[in-house]
Amino acid sequence: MLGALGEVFRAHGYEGASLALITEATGLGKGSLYHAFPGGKEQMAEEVLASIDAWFVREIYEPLRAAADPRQGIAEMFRGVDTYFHSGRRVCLIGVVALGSARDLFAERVKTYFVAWVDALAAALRKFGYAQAEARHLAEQVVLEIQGALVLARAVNDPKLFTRALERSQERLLEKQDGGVKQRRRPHIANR
Amino acid sequence: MLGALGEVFRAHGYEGASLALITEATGLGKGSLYHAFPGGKEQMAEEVLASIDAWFVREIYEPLRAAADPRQGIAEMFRGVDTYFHSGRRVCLIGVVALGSARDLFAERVKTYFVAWVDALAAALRKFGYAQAEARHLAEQVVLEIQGALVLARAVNDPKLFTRALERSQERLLEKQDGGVKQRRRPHIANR
DNA sequence: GTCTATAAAGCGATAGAC
DNA sequence: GTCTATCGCTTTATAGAC
Repeated sequence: MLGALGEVFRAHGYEGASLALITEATGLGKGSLYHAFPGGKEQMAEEVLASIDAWFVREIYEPLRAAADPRQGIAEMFRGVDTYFHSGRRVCLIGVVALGSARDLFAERVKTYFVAWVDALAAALRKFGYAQAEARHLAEQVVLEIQGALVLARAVNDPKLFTRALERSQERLLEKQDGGVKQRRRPHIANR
Repeated sequence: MLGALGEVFRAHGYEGASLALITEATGLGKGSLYHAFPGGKEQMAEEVLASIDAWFVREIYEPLRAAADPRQGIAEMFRGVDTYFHSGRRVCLIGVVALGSARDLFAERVKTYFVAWVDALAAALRKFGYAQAEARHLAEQVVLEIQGALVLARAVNDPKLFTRALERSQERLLEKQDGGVKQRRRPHIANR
């Protein structure tokens, strides 16, 4: 249900997703929709964004933090991201909203989605051996690359560009075996 | 004129930019607008996109190709980009369109904008000393980073994130002095 | 809960006076 | 070239039958 709604917003943006398109995609009449979402379209989008946010927290951010081996946790993040975005054929609704004019309506949700992502990844990178400041910059960099790859892949209509970007991003992150020596903050005791 | 139009599309997206908003921003009534753009809103957006494309070709891509010193040309590209995007406070209209539902209408323009950018940057990087394949990948990577940085900076409402990303991107590109030795294809004879 | 009918407003676009 | 008035149509949202 929220899934079908999300696909409509993804395909047409917040303003472009008319109730006519929504009824068509969900198979529900306006009456049913307004029964489920008294707040109308804005509430629909809000709940869709919330469910996406929750999905990422549950499936990506928390495993990333909980992973005993940060290297493996990060690898799983990239796998999860590749799956979620259908290897570059699916766009990021949060990113779409962030760029659109509906951004102000959902500013808080959009912000926390990205902040939580950067935080979780930075935590994993610290565990991997990077110093705090570098971990933050790298995490920011990776999230930004994913968003940019989605934009560019869609713009030139080449999903493989996304997959390639993910691979390069992951390689660059993990190329230091078990953390860079000079950036290392403290010995990491997991996986032993 | 096209500039004012562009800002409306940037702020509200293609579908969100109503003729009411456009008349307000341009100070022209609908009559005047349809006199100038018989094709209506679609033509307005098309001409705006074309003018942006032309601006980048003239101010960014061509100087990048023409620069005798590729290092300097690339540095000027980053400066131009930072200026154009108001140091992260201004969004990329082509990227906005690429993600939105109007993408199909302007698919050709959107694609050539990015392809031309990657091509021009890859040419400069080859001149700088990178091998062809690596130059292409790096160019793609840089353009993608710029788009991603715009998305993320806007999402978390922190323009400095954009500036930081540009700096890191440029540093990584130019860290090999006068081109990486092993990637070098042939001696470069410019600047002598 | 789901539907149809309908309201009120906004949309892109056109016509025609000036 | 710029304006106002207006046309159809679509929009979000509501009302009320079932």
